[in-house]
Amino acid sequence: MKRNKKRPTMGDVARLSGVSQTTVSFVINDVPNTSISEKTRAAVMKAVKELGYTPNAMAIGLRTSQSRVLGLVADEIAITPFGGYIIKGAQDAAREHGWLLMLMNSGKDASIEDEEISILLSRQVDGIILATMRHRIVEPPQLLYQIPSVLLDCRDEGNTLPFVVPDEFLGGYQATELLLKKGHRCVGMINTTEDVPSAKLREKGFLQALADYNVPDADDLVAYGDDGNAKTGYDGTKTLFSRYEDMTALFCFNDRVAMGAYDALRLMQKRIPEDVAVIGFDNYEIIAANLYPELTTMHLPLYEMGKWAAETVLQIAQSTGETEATPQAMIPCPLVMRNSV
Amino acid sequence: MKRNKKRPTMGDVARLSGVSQTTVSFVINDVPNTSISEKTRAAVMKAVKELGYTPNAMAIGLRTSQSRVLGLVADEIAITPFGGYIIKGAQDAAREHGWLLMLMNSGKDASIEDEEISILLSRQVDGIILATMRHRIVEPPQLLYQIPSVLLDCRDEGNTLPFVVPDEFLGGYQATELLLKKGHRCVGMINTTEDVPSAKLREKGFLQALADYNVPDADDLVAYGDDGNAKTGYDGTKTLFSRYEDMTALFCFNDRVAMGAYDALRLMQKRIPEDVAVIGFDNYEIIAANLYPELTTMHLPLYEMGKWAAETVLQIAQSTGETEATPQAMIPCPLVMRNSV
DNA sequence: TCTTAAAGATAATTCGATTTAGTAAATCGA
DNA sequence: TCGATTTACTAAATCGAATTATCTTTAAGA
Repeated sequence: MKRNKKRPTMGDVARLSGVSQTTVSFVINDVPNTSISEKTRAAVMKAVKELGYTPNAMAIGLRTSQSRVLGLVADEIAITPFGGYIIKGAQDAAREHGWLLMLMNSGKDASIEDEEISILLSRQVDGIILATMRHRIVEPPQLLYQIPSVLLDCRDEGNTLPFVVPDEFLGGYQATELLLKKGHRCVGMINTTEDVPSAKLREKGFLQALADYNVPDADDLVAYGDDGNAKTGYDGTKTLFSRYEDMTALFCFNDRVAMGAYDALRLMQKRIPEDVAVIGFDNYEIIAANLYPELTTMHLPLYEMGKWAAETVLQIAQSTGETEATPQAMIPCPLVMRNSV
Repeated sequence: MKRNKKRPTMGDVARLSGVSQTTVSFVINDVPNTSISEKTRAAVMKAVKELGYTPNAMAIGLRTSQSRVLGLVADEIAITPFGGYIIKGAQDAAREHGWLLMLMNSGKDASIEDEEISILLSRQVDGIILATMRHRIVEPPQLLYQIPSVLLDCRDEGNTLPFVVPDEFLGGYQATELLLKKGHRCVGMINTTEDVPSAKLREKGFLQALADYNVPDADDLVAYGDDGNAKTGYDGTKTLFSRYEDMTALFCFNDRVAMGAYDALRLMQKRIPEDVAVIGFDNYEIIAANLYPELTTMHLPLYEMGKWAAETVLQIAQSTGETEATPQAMIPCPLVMRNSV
């Protein structure tokens, strides 16, 4: 392990190029309203290159009191399959503007969350994104109000903080609409009974679509399980077909549920999509692309939400103005066509 | 958006408690070899609480030239399902020691990687973890040698840098051994032809186990596809059964391959596990736990690797000693028993 | 030729901590 | 009682940059 010998400072550059430290700073930062001759400028740049000088972010941060770091506080997001897309989205946006991302995983313990936010605060992060996995209503820690912040995949009761969530209703609507447009008239939905906005809203979208297309509204077109796993899909499919044996299309709460539906349909000797069309939600590639036939589904725009969140915090952080409206966004869930419809 | 009014500094605390700034520092950091009376100590703490003082990490960083931040540079890790576990592991370890994690996603562009590392360097990170998804041999950027660093899920040709990888060979061996111990004698493997250590080593483990258990070594017990997806599993299963129609157990390169194998077996009217046992690799819960029957598989210890990596960088960073041996680890892949064997 | 402005560069201060080198008062040993 | 310790605390330097206030020099204008 080579120990790192002290990195060169601005002073070193100044010495080598025979100018003052101030001048070096002016050159490096292209400070407006200063005039530096081409010759000095070149000399400084040469010295910079020669020494391999890079600025010390700590010193800059101390002086300017901004860190160019964004904090991302997440409940279990990171370990959720594809939750990483949120991180990636936020990070890409941050990077584009010259910012970095600092990560914190709180689990779901509120006191840890508070602690983590205050750690980030003491690190002088310029903004915070609070992300949850599974769309829900949260009571945001007070600390968040001290600093530009955005909620991701969740919102607070009064919408006092900017937030970004997927448009679950529209997604549910469009998924159903696709089935209806393909001519299906007896379409069922398999949902979870968990109390989460995604379940409620996707179902609402489903029902609305049925209504708009004049499908005789039968409440028992929805079957429920108590979570969003394969078993729910398996059981739900059986339930629905016991109610309507001529059902020809299924809208599944998510891709895992669809996975269970596949199993049940196969057992019932129904072919997908010839006998029964199936559409999922979330676009968990690892499932959707590996099922046979590949699953048509609605894409959960995690990357896009991450990106929006980061961009928005940065915007707030950089705006000098005080009281702009709190931005909020619902990102649509685009259809991903594969072979199950 | 409330703008954050300046946060209190150590000086403010000193003023309020009527002592010098030095004393405040001593109290807060519990500096050894200093004597502070209980009274002053209490007064300082009171002022700290009253003002809600938290130290400015930038200032500390500048003064001590350590940031208490670890950098994690990953290729596509974050957006890989469960890649998040690596992040979580590293972060948990870092947190335990009072460190934070800074994230960078390079994609696989080497020049970006270099750039990101130097960004991290200029941020004075105390160590860097370079992580790849999919175990492979890398040529680590020179910059890494300037600072404590660890490779994760990859290694360099000469093993000059510390690294941590899963023990693929052992995993392959143990998976196969399980099948053999259950009495299976005609067991096949479905592998990918991609040139990655995981494929090579898992197969090696498979063959070694067969040899150790005196199963007549038939090279054509392995079927290949050109990637690690379901289709490979589907085709591979058909191939293997066309060679040996009495095959009773399958070791799949990974869980996605197993997913395809399930489909093929179902089509061939074989029951799992009664007629054919199936074991996967990776333990992608979202697949493994949602297949029917649930898939028995080898767990890819991502979390553990992340943790080991972070702990090791920190250890290196904190050791004053120069030339310790470069640590390296192969983490075993524990068996996760479900219902497919 | 003298004044003035612009160009080119710099000295000194600052950000908020840590840390070294002290000082003053209290305590101790003989 | 006097010098030596110990206790309790502080002043000032420092880390590496940004930034403000100044200072020269040179060129232009009258």
